[in-house]
Amino acid sequence: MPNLKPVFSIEKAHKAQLQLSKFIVFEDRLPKNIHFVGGVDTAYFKDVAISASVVLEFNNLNLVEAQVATRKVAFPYIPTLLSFRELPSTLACIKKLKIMPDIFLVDGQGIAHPYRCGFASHLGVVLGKPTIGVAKSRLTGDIEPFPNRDFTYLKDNNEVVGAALRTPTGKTLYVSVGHMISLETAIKIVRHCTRGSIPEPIRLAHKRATTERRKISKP
DNA sequence: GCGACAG
DNA sequence: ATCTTGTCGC
Repeated sequence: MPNLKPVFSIEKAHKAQLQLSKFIVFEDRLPKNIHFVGGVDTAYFKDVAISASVVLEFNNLNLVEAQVATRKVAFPYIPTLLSFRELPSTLACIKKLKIMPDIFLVDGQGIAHPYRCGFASHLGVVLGKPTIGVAKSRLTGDIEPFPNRDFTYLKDNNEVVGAALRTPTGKTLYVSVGHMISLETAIKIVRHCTRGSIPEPIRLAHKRATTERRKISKP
């Protein structure tokens, strides 16, 4: 058998992200009244990615549906290339949903990425659905001390790429545009969905993925 | 070359 | 992300 050359290089992947970033919509393209909010998260067991997608009613944040999907990971974790690792299993569990939410909250960056195409944006463009990036730590950009608000802009070389939002608990969340939404609306939605240290959609997706993980690890 | 670096 | 028990705090 001839040697199969790697189907990618970090450089090519970055160029692909640069191309993908051109399709990102920074304006609100979601229903005036949001009915359902979605959340996705991924857990791991060895070389298997276990993703979970959940749907909550926007008004009361009650869980109405949850799905899971697993895939062998074909990509290592490389900062800036997270989407290539989590996209397969994430897309799979989203396709199982009977109720398609109006928007998805994704754990990871949106455009707050070196090539303006983090996991949340990549997922949004592929789905053609609104997404918001909600990360627990920063990838790129800097913030200045919090002013008299609960958030401060995240800037990458003077360009606003997102915001650092302080939750009621005191935790800092990095919010950025994923796709089909404005930063202003994204901040409002994340605020609305956050009761503890993390938005409910992501917290529940994380919980569901973790539950599924132990089923696989401890039969 | 050095440091930073989502999950 | 994951490896891990009890423990300090709101």
